[in-house]
Amino acid sequence: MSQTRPSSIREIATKLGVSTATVSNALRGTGRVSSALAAQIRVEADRLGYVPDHAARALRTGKSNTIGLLVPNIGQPLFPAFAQAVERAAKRRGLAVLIGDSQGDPQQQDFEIRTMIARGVDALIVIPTRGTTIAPADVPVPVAVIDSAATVGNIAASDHREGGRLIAHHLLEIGHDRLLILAGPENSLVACERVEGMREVFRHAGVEPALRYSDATFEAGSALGRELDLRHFTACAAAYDALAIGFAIAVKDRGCSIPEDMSLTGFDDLMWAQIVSPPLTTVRQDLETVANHALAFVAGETDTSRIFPTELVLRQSTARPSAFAKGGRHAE
Amino acid sequence: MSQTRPSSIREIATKLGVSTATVSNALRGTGRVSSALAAQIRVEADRLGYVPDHAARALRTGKSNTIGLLVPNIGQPLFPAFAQAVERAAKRRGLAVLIGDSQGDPQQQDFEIRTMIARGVDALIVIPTRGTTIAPADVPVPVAVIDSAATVGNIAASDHREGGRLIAHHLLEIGHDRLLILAGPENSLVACERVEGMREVFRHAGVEPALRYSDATFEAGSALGRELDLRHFTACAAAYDALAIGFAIAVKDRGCSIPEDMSLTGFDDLMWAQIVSPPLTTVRQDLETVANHALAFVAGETDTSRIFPTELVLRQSTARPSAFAKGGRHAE
DNA sequence: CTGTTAGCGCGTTCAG
DNA sequence: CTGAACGCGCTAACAG
Repeated sequence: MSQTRPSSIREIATKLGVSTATVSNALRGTGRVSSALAAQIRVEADRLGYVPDHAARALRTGKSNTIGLLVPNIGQPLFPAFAQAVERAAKRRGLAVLIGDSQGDPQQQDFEIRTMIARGVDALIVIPTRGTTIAPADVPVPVAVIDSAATVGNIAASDHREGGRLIAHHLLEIGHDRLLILAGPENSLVACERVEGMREVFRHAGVEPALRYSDATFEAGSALGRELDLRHFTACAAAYDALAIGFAIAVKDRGCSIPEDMSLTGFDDLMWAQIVSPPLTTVRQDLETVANHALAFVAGETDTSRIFPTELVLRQSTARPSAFAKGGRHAE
Repeated sequence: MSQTRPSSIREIATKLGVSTATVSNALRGTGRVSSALAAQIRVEADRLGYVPDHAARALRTGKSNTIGLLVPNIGQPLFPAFAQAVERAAKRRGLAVLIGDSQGDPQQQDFEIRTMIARGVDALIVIPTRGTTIAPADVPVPVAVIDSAATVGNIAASDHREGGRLIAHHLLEIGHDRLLILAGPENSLVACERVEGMREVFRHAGVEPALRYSDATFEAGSALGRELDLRHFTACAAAYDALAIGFAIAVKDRGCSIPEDMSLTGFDDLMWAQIVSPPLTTVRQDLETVANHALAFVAGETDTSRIFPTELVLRQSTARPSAFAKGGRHAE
């Protein structure tokens, strides 16, 4: 389909009657090459459309300028956003990103890690799946784990616990005291942090919320919204937007309207959160900053683990409990 | 961070007192190696945790077993789904996927293509951005363009036009005759195909729908939903789910309820389509099949361009027009 | 200072 | 089954 095959450093060298070493040095600004000659070389390289062979360079230097990013499930809307943030941060450093999807399966995760290592990635950024732990010692390249402050080996994460506190404070502040927490998967440290943050604050206020565990999916939220007895609660705090959104749709079908009959909060500020009706009060992570720190770590620019602040996003899914709702007799 | 550095083919060779060529042959099943020796070699390789150096292999063979996937904007929910489909298809063939995001910018797209070539991808799959054209001749590797039947050089695509027809037939069938089409970007061939499919059918039925162009975003749909005079229409067909969803939220705020006052359709069957209220009647693409054909093409398994069928997904956003709505006097 | 020589890295491949 | 060249860019050691 094309003619543009070769064009190597040797071609430039012979064409200009110099050595390949000089060409290599000129093109990369290393060693000593007179600027006049260097300029000539660059011009010739351009003219020939020379592009260094990546494999050859990688072979010699042992660096592929590629990092692997492992996400638990690219189908869940938070992770494409993460991937984008990582790609932007990587591009700034001249790195390419190989994306792998563990599809929620720890074995698949191991497989992906091995594959990526075999492909010569210089570093890995891993968002672990289902509470697994990656021992960076098992892996011959730097690994940045992005999960939660509670995750062993975590390098960068949002402050999920603080996010939970923000939600809880907000709900208390507007007068809620009978609470349901959709806690997400029991084995997820991220979910656990979020929930613990909420509970801390509630407990401190003498409120003991009810807890329900489930998957972090829309469907699980929807199922809970259909099954639970809503009369006991004035507000529901979900550990994930998807959960909250599924819940919202389901309870709406039962005649429970948000926020009049019940306030509802999510977590993550997915694009959906502003789209659903009513728009969801939630917590936003600063993915860009988290991604950037993870990259700085694997690039060796820092060796500290960092937790980044989150932000409460107030929308229309939360309101003061109505006297009616407080009476515990809303539509059922 | 680790000890597991080397372990090369040579190490195995000396350890077993054979040549590297033999090891290479044994490990890949090529050439003639006695099966006894081959077994021994495999055992030793295992024991040493040998993994072939990807760069060295790529250098020698000229194949990196990596393909590049270029999407217009990974932030738009259809493209992660696409990326997933491509990754699955690639994995079946033992290929890794390098993802690039042109961010809606043709220049960025060119840059990404060059970068990927320089990285030695064996092939490219490109979903073009904003009506651009990629001349495969410019690129020294096979390129599969995924866009629409109307795109020059298109290799795999859904039958967007037929999808448009399905929508239009459905709307006619349930009795709509005053139609608004949210046509998406004027320069998108995909959008154009979808809209033309609809218009064909409407025209044939003597119906001339109104057309509005805009971005393919939620926000654009929302803006249109706020501005347009709804009284003229009994149904609205959007060329993208995002557009439809934005529109739905906006018109709901104006007291227009779907589908009672106005039917609404989308296109793509994003995950959102079933989440919004009411769930959206839309058209589903078979991404898996499209991705698979694109991979088969770049793998040289086929040299034909193919267009794949789409499927109408009926949900609750469409209904027969009410007499009231037909009278053109619904809430405004 | 400027430039060259030569060998390396590692799996593959082909004539022996 | 072996020996040795090969692909291509990098980089010490060396020479002008």
